[in-house]
Amino acid sequence: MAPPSLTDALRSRGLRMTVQRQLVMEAVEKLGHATSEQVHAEVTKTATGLNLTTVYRTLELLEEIGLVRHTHLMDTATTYHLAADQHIHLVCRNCRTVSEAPTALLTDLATRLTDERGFHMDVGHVALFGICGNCCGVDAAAPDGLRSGLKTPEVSS
Amino acid sequence: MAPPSLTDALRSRGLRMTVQRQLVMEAVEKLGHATSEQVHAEVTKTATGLNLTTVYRTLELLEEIGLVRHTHLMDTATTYHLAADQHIHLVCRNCRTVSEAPTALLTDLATRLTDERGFHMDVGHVALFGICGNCCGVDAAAPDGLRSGLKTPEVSS
DNA sequence: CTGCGTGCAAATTATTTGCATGCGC
DNA sequence: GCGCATGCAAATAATTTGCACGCAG
Repeated sequence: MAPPSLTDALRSRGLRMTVQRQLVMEAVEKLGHATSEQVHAEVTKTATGLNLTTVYRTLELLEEIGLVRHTHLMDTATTYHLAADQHIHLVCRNCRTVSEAPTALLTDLATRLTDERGFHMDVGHVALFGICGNCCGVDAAAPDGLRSGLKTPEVSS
Repeated sequence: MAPPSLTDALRSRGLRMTVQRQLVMEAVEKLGHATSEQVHAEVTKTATGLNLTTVYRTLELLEEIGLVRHTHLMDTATTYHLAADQHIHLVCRNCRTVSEAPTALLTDLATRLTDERGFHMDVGHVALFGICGNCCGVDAAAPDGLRSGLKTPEVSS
């Protein structure tokens, strides 16, 4: 383990390589996308004593040096994932499942936004909410806390 | 003032029409998009004594009955806007400005997600992050707290 | 009159910060 | 050895909850 890339990225910025940073990085790689607490829990499974504060600080640092990115998937909690693993997040409001889709889907949209509005969207930081295939047909009624839900805008055209 | 729609929506659900609910609704209409605290501040300008807790509860309720919606525009704060006023939010990471774009831009994307993945995206709940036209050419260097953000691979110094 | 809605304060959750110690380089 | 990184606890920020009273219906 300990891919040189991490040590490298740290060293090139005058930062130190530590066990904690490696563990956090590995947890993010393993989990795909996770909150600070989930990363902490994952690391704590094997190693003891890693402080939650350190996880917060490390994730922030890893984001600064461009190794991870974050989005707001759940209403309450910042979720981190590998920057190298770019994808759109599709969050189901019903079952809370997070699936991924290629950023290629956003190419047209990104182009139009740039052309029409001068806005350069960050395709690596996108979370789309909705209802996944599983929940859509199967069960329209929310099983739990879900109340409002969709408007289902008339797809007339 | 006091559009019957609000009273209506409340009454039809056995809920009561109150001054506070009207004030919160008006603030959301006026502000376009705002956090609970901003709504509270806005209302407090003219009326005194509206409790922040009530704002939270009212916004939640207004969302339940489908009059407002929320997105996570800033990293720390839920932002509410009129459900009737559907639009995409374009959030500039540099100047923090939030601009709006028609949801029509998402039509193709929504269709593809439905066709290819069975995911029914909620076009009324989209926030895209990036750099706005103003900041893009004008000023690449973040003025304040902004650190990582975009690619900007170089920065050798 | 009846109980929903509100205000207030305290509780939770998510995250940040200050300070002293320890470990990477 | 020097100073960044960590751990710990306390501080903030954002939001929620319990309870008693007042006002809408």
